[in-house]
Amino acid sequence: MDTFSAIVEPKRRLLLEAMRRQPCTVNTLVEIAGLSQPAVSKHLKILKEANLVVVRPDGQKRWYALNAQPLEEVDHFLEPYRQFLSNKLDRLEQHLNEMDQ
Amino acid sequence: MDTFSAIVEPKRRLLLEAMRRQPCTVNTLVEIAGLSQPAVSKHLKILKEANLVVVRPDGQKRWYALNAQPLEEVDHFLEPYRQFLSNKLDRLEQHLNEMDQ
DNA sequence: GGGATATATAACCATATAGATATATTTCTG
DNA sequence: CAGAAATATATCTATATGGTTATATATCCC
Repeated sequence: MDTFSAIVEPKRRLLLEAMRRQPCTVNTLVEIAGLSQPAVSKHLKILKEANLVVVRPDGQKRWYALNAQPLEEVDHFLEPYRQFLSNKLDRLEQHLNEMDQ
Repeated sequence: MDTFSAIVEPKRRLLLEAMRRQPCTVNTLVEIAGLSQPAVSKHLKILKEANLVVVRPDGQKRWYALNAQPLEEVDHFLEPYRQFLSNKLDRLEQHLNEMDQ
């Protein structure tokens, strides 16, 4: 599963958002997502295959934690489009580009 | 069609990449994508619904041009994850955040 | 050991998606 | 006006996706 496919699903983005704050167990994420436990486990499997989460077993619990590194791929995709955007980061980068010249 | 769904499809990212350089006609994009013409028209329809392209009719031709603005949504999604990344932009932003304090 | 708890997997279903081919529509050109 | 060219739409098909319920597996606790 590639990064783009992994983050296109709104519930998975929600799960990532939750784990951004702190590692979570499956049951916690079930409550947050409002889905059945198997559905959440399925999403987590996809996130794990995309390397967006890492798991630490702890007895019968599993702590799922964010690994944001693959999101760099998305960031790199956006890169060449930033010149068409007008947000803060874009202006920052433009400034940097000007400095580079 | 939301922005994420629009850009998850690799062929659509390829089409966006082509239009990033210059507006293109459908036939040109057919050659670039290596798909049937109806398939490309379908992708373009999706990109148009996502507001990622704009069309300018020109006789029997249609010039499709990039509109990168909706990509800001993706950029905003990435925003809170940047602190977990380690690329150039991230360091830039951290620098900015430090300045803000 | 045995029941409760936490999670994963299997099986199934409905819907969405991406592609193809066939055809319609519009515009150009001789 | 007639045929060619450019694009859009209709229809169909195969596969992927996201959800469910049922069940398996592993661990905790009395």
